Amino acid sequence: MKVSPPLRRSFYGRPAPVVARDLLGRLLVRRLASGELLVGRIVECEAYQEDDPASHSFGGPRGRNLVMFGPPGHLYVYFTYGMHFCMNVVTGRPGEGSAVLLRAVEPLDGLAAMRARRGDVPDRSLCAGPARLAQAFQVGREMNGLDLDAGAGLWLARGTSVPEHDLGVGPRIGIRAGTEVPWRFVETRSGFLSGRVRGSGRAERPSVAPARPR
DNA sequence: TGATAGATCGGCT
DNA sequence: GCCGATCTATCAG
Repeated sequence: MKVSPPLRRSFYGRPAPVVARDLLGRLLVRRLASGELLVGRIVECEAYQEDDPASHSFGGPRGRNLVMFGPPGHLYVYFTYGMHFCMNVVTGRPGEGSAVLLRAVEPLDGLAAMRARRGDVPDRSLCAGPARLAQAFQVGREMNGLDLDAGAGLWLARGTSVPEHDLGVGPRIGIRAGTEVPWRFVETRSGFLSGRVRGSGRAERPSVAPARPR
């Protein structure tokens, strides 16, 4: 599969919600040590900022969140629930403490290698959820702080844009505080989203972007 | 289909 | 100690 070059650093140097919306449709690319290429199209992500009680950066730089306060375009990987890794892309200006959590991609290439890690699950469950995605793409603690523009085995590429009428926005998942801001972005028609499956067998979807005030 | 518990460990009070 | 930007298996209805 032909893959376009990494997005430039200026892409990441914008507010997290702006980057998050723009990330939909982009390609997440991983080159394994074996040379094998894993590719997924981003269909779901969430923005986090420092003045945000749900964010790891809330309260300022310390401990594990240091990468979030570094330059944009780097990877922030955290470990949670004793067994899972999740990956974020650092956004904004250095010192700002904002990032975008990658929550789901539509697997496009390297599915066999993903299954080797994830088990024999259907395509729709391969990369649907932040921890599933990290497992499928073989991203762990050792990739925390990685420069996405350094050809270091993981980067983002142009992909195909998601038009406004396919854009869904809603509250972020798995948090207590901070559910009032609509900073979860999804491609509504995608069959590869995370979240519980509802009665009709479709993935749960947030509403479309809030209409402007009348 | 929905609810619940278990896994398992780092960060924080 | 407790809880977490989670996932999976299992149980009840």
